Formats: sequence, structure tokens, C-alpha cells
Amino acid sequence: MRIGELSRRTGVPVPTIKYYVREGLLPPGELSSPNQARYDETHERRLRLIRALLDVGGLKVAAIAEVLQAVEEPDRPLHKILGTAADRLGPRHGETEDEAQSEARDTVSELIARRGWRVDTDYPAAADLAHALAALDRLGHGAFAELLDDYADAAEQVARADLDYVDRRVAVEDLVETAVIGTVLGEAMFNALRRLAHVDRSARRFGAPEHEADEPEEADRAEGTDGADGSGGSDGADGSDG
Amino acid sequence: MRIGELSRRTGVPVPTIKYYVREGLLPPGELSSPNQARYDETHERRLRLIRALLDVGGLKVAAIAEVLQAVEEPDRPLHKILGTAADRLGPRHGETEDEAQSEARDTVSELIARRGWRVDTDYPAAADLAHALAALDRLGHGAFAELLDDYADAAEQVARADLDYVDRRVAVEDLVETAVIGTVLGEAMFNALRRLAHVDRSARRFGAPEHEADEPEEADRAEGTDGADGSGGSDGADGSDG
DNA sequence: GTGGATGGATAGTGGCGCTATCCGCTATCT
DNA sequence: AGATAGCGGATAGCGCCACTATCCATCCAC
Repeated sequence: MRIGELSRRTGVPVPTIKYYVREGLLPPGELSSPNQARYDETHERRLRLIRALLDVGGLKVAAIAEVLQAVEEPDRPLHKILGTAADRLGPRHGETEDEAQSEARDTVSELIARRGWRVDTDYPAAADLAHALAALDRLGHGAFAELLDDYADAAEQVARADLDYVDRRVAVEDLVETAVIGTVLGEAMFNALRRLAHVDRSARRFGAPEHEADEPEEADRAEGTDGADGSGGSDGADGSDG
Repeated sequence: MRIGELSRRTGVPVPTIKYYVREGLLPPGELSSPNQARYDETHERRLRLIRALLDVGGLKVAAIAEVLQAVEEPDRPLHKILGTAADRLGPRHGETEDEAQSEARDTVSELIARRGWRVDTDYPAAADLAHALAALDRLGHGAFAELLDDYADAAEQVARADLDYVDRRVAVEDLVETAVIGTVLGEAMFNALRRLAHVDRSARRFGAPEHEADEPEEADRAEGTDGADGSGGSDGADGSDG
């Protein structure tokens, strides 16, 4: 297909596609003439991946370029690429050599050791965690770190589910791409779920009594009852809480 | 104290503090003269909160302004404010009335109903979740949604821990601020933990052999040294999935 | 009473994700 | 063959955002 159709199929404007090619996110089309290029489904797929990483995952264009370059090389060990992807997710923060900071780093090291995780202490995600803990500490909420093991339990659960999924898919699709997608979109998914669970629990605890009650005081949520019935064909995958 | 000391204590440049005041993130200092203002610990605290929300939480300045305005009003029900905070966390996405989109919305509704969560289906976090699911679907990973209940279990666990913490702190500190901090920084914390858990599990599964080996086979993050193979051997041509 | 800090206001900067425009070429329709 | 639409490639510009620089009149400390 040509660029116009690629644009139509994906909803991405043509100049934007050109921009992605320029930035190295998308491989250029195969030239059939000096100024005529062809694109195929791999481009379409890649383009959708880019948009997902961008819109849902919140990655920056430069970060996506790095991740996708890693995806291109199947030689590298998976956990490295996963790291590359995940590392680009976190916020980039300058060095703030604080007391809270070094203390937080120790806490992270202890946690990693305690759980027997096979990760380096200087892993970017570890630094992110330390940053969060340090910020908590500076805000007088160092006690929030007491929840670390609860959080880690949940994180392990999720990670297990993710890897199981990757395992299941490994033969079918590109392993690395699957892992990237799972890492990035899974994060967005979990964050949304956590926010929903927060609202639910705080409604239960502070808001309404047992019976359903919707405060009419500020019902600016409006009602969004979409008439579509269409029972989904989802199987009853019961959550096996373990 | 005056603005200079506030700056020194927090590490935030004076012009930036002025900027925050202009943007409504930080209340102005108390004027003792027409052009002389005093700041106190509440300002310092607020400033640290702003930086945490900005650097660690990744919120935008405008979003922080909204959240903090909600924090100022203790009348509003907590779960509303929590919602306000959480809603500003997610990515803003335009309307992409897709098939995947509406299908995803249904999936979300079912999930909420299935778990008995007291949240509206059109809650922003629900929309975020639907967006993530729709993106997954478009990428051919609709099956990832099978993990939803696993994810939701973990999310509930985390939310329970968070609310317990808020409960514990409620008498001591400002409730709403605590909730905001927990929501935002907790998210950063969990995401980092999840990435660490990912690396751990994928190292176990794809990297090192089963027995616990403290010594990593590749201690450095540097790429290039991928001589060690034996795992994978996935040379398969790129996704000829169609 | 002098010099440096302060408050307040306005304008400018740099990064980022696009977007607009231009040019010469090419595929396709008639 | 000629008209017309689209294309590839390159460059410049836009809009948003989080600051940052400058200016000026005032104030406080020494």
C-alpha cells in the first residue's frame, strides 16, 4: 500500500507518518521508484504500536525509537529488552543527592534482597522506586514505605500473570513485541484499575453506606448508559486469587 | 521566611516559585508590606508536594493546580477529591470512536459489575482502562484482557493497603493530602516495583537457570555482550501474522 | 544610605510532537 | 499524450508547556 492508505487505515495523518519515519520509529517504505514507496502490514502494525505506546503508554517519541530498535534485534536477551522498554517508561530525574535519597536507596536494596529479586540495585526502575520513596519521606510520609511488601506482593502477582501471557504467546507472535506491549499497556491497565479500586474502597469507607447511594450534590459524572447490549463473548475467567 | 530561604530549603529556584504562585499551585506569601511577603512551613510543605507530584507523579502543572484546589476544600467527599487527583493522572485522549473502543467499554462495564465496584462506568479511570484495552485489541493482543481479573485482584490488594494507610494517618495529618500523595506516589511506587518484578521473573524464566544464582550472568546493563545464548533461538521471521 | 534581596510583571527559551509548505516526480485516468 | 491527483523528501513553523531572564520600584540589613 502507499502512504495514503496507511494513513487511512490507522488514522495517523500522512505528515505524522513521515515524521515517525524521520525519527526512526517506523522503517521507511520499500522504494519501487526513486520517489515511490510501498508499505505493508508490518508498517501498519508498527504504526499502531507506536500510537499505543505514545497515547496509552505515555512514552516519548525518542524513547519509543530506542525501544523499537531493541525490538528489532532478536539476539539480545529478553529481560534486557524488557528493561529497555520499562526504563523508558519512568520519569527522567536529575541527581538530587539527598539524605532521603540515599536512605531510600538502602530501603530498595533491602527490599530486593528480602524478596530475592534478581535485579541490580542500580537498575533504573530501582532508582525510580527510590525516588518515589525519597519524595514520600520528604513529605513526612516515610511510613508509606510500610506498604512496600504489600505492593511488592501485588507486583509479583501481576508480573507472574504478565510472563504467563508472554509464555502463552511466545510461539505465535513476536516475543519481544509482546513483552513490550504487555509491559507498557499493562502498566496503563493496572494504573486505571488501581484508581477504580481506590474510588470503590473510599466510597465504601467514607462515602456511601452499604446500599447504593450516589450523591446528587455533584453528579457531574452524568450518566453514560450506552444502549449497546451485546453480551461479550468473554469466557468466565475467574480470578484465582492466590 | 522570605522567598530566598524558601528557595534554599527546597532547592526550587526563586523564579520557579514565583511561577507556581502565578499558576495558583502555591498560595502567595502573607504581605507584611506592599511588596514584602512572608512564607512559612506550609508553603515549604506545599512546595515539596508540588515537586513530588511534578517529578515523581508526572502530573502537569495545570492538573496539580486543580488537585490542590480540591485539597483546599475539606467539605467535598473524599472519594470525589481522590477521583479528581487520580483523574488528572491519566493521559488525556481524544475521542476515537472505534469498534475496539466500544467493545472495551463493555468489557470494563462487565468487570466493574463482576467485582461489585461502586464506580460509574464513565469514570475517567474507566475510560483510561477502556483505552488501554482497545489499544491492546488493535494490536492483536485482545487476549491480554484475560489477565484483567488477575490485575484487578492485585489492584484491590493495593487499594486496600492504601486506604488502610490513609485510615491510620487520618487523625494525624491532613486526610486529603495524604490520599493524594498515596494515590500519586503510590502509583509511581507500584510501577517501579512491577518493572523490577518483571525483570526478576523474565531473568528467571529466560535468562538464568532455575537454581537461585545470585551472580547475574550479565552484571552490566551494557549491551553488546550477547555471546551467551542457549535461550530462545527465536530466529523466526518477524510477525507474519495477519 | 547604600547594596543586595524582594515582589510583581512581562517577555523569552528550549524541548517536543506534530503540521504546513514547497518541489519535482510518478501513477493513473481518459 | 495530457491532465490530475498523489507521492517522497526536505525544511520551516506552530502550539503547548515548564520554566527562566529581565526590569523596576521598593524594602531591609548593615
